[in-house]
Amino acid sequence: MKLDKSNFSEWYDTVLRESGLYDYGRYPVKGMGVWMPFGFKLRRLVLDNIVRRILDETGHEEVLFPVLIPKTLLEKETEHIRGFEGEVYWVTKGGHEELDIPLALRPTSETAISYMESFWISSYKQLPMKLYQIVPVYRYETKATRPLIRLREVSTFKEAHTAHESFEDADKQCKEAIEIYKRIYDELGIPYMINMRPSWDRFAGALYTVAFDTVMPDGRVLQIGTVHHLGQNFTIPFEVRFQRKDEEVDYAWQTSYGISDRIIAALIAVHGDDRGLVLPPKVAPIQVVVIPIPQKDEELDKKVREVAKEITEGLKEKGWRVVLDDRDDKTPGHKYYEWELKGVPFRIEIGKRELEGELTVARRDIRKRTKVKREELDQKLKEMSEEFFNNIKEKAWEFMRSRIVQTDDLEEAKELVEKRMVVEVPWCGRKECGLRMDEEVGRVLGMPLDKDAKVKGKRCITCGREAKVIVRLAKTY
RNA sequence: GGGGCCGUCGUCUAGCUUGGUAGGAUGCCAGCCUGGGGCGCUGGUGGUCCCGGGUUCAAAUCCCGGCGGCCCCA
Repeated sequence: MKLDKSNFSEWYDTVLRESGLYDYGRYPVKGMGVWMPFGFKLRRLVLDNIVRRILDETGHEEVLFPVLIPKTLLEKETEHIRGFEGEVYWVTKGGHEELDIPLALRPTSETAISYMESFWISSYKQLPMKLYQIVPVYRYETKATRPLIRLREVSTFKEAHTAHESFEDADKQCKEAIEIYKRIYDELGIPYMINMRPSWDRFAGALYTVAFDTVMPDGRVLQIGTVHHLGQNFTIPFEVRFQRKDEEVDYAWQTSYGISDRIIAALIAVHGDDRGLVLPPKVAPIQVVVIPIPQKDEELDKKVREVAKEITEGLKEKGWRVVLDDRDDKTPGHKYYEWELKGVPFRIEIGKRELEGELTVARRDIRKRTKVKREELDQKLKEMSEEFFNNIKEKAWEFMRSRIVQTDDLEEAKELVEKRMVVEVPWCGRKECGLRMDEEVGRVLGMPLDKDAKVKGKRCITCGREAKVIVRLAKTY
């Protein structure tokens, strides 16, 4: 099997399946795939070790809402339903009977949650209320679907929903959400831009939307997280009212923020190489593989296997996720390729040489071997895990930075977007010009929040008026 | 939303133009042989030729419809 990451589309599809992560394109429903055992483990480690841990640490509580939402609820907030109506799956029958009220497979849960919050919230003392759930959501995508990137069944949707006493509190919550997402993506070594989406590209029903975007190996931008200030847009129609300390009754202020399967898509895409996956040790389902090198001499061979087993058990006791590959119908070289495809960070080779001297540990990211004393193995692996992670993280950030460029010229901007670069250009801030850029140059990602976006003395690239801010443009998924 | 390409054992693919026995590689299984980067040999396994309909004595091949995948443009 040959892998070539420069042909990203093919690389991505092949790696997903061949590494045993996700089987896509064979299940007979468009836009729906199957998490295989190895992929499920990775997904669970990312969710449990990173996403859930950080949300729990920051005072969020996990809940679980039904997948079905009655039409009447979904339609309560008019702007919201307008944004989604074209892509909702409807359950209209139960057995042979037509349902009185059609039930939607949730495309997102703002309406369901607001409905219940109207019962739960009555006093400022209950606020803020910070809930989240990790559930599948359904969207009848009309564009081409792609595994983990554009699905009709988004199998993993982490959606947080918070309610607050005031606009300012909700605003502060959005800032917290941004910090949380920084932590999550930093822990995975996934680089990101933070962009304030333009008014015409907000979440349906939001006052503003902030997005996390990353750059995929082919230069296209992938949105990997969003944060919305919902104002009172849902609490008014759903009558989520509470009494303030000053005894006035007000509608609560909400935010919502989500991360989907794309977190895994990005993880795979930004770190992988021509041999397959490269997984950060923290989330790798298998962190270490031990491979005994068979020996002609029977006595020696037995000894090698014994030591391999001891090393494996020793690491297990120390808490490492480790596998002993003692299959004897495969040659060591064959095994190397297999485990490299699966992104196992460390490989310990144990043969004749290791019986006398030090152990051989191979690192997946740089594909180099080092010698490690047996008694120092646990400690060294810890150190190497850190170096490993820092290395792949830095490489990923370097790549993303190299794809972001600036220009003040419309034609040049077009060319750069055509070359799959993210282009930063001065903008007057008027919607008219923004839409024109959207149409003629590239998708408007919005105003950068990860750097100073104010500009002075520059002209808008479309109309020539004085520019107010920088906006980012790119090809997107 | 518009345009294009494609669908054949698990995977990659030949065959389709000109209708007539579905062939290879890889994988998988068994045995032998090997073993520090995909070893080799022998044998075996595996195909509703995406689905439905039509034309025909005969369809993987031609025609129509559908489903699914990929690419480009908006």
